[in-house]
Amino acid sequence: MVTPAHETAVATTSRSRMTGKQRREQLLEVGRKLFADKGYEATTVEEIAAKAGVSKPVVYEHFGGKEGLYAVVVDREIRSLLDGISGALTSNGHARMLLEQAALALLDYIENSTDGFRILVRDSPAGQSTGSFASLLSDVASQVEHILAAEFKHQKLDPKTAPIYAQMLVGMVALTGQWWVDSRKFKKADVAAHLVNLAWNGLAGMEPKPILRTSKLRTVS
Amino acid sequence: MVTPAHETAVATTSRSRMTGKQRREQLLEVGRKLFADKGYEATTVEEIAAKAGVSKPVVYEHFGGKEGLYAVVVDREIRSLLDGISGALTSNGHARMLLEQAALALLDYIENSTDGFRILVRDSPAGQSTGSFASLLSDVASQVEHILAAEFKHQKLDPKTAPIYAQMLVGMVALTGQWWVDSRKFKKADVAAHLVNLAWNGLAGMEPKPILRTSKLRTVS
DNA sequence: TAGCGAACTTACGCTTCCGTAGGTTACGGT
DNA sequence: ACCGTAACCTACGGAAGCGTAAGTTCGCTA
Repeated sequence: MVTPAHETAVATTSRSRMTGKQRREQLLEVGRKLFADKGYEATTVEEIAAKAGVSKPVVYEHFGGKEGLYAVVVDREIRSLLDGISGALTSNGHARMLLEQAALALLDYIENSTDGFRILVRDSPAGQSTGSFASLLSDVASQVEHILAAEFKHQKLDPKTAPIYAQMLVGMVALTGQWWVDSRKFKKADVAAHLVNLAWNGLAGMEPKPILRTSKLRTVS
Repeated sequence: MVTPAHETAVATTSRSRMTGKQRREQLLEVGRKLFADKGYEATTVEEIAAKAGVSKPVVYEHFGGKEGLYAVVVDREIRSLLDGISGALTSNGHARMLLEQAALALLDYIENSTDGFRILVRDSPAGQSTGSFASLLSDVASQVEHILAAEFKHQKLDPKTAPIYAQMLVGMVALTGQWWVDSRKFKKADVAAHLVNLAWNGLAGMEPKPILRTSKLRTVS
């Protein structure tokens, strides 16, 4: 399903014995898929094992339990997504470009790792308020906040309000992404262009046909 | 355990027998609180019963089980929130006013029914993709979409892009609300004003000190 | 070709929690 | 003062699922 890379050969099919590392990766893939489809609680260890063609103790051998596996899956996803977005936000250029880049980074991630995104959006095991995605968003928001604060000073706006606007921007982008996961009726570049259009010009000053300023030099990670 | 209060008269405290309706309402309150704090799965029927000062079968008597109770709780919350927002969106006035009203409606709801909001934001029992909140948002988005489509025609913008912008606006408002639940460092009216400011003027044309146009005639339900 | 370690299995204990069967207590009507 | 009914209880059956103990097979290396 994911990773059409390598030939099919690996993972999903392979009967009989694997090396430890292979099995580990395979379990991570299987687990990610299941967690994405059914959520953490509803996914059973046995199910993961079965789908990987092994028996339960193998999972315990590698990850110590369900939470262990989940933790690794989530960690990888967060890293991957955060890398993309932070990369976009810390590059040089006009704020508008950064926004554009960051939006594209999210949409890229969603496109390439839909399952991962679904997991992040769902809830975490212990129901801790640090719900992975929420904390990731506030992390991103914090970066955006600094950028905005600097920008605001140039424009005679109150830098103390930066956190609010940061949240709004992040929320706008994030929930648009979440919506785009399901209804893929629009092209990625168009979504990003409209995103920037609204954020930059507002409803009062929208451009009729917004386009991206960036050449597509994505393809990170 | 909970509520050493007596004076509140209704529900939460009362020892000994209640009438069916009272107990039902009390169980709904207790359940809502627990679901909000711990999520659906992590909340046990026995816990609900205990906190209400009764034993398990009482819950089954009234709601048929955990899902039944949860369904009623969620249904009430959705109704309540949707009423507020739809009311705001279907009133007459400039689009900008509608946005302002709708944002305020959400923030009001969050303020008055924080627990309910937390429940809606969390996941649902069966993990169905119709995750209550998601479907509520797409419901709201659809209303916004119509308003925008009409507006776009007046401004020579493509009405076909209305769904995207609807989603963005909804996402912006919703996630800002979600953030505001936790960090209440800003006043409700300010958040709403900034929300409108960004949505309407965009980052390029922001007003330094945005204020609300609406007299506060909220206080619904 | 013996042996040794990594990969993997079967089988089970144990906890948690849902849901129900069947009995008990209080309160209002007559 | 009786009795019926609505409110409530104790106590259990049973399923689901996590995690582990102890044993087995495969494949590589000497």
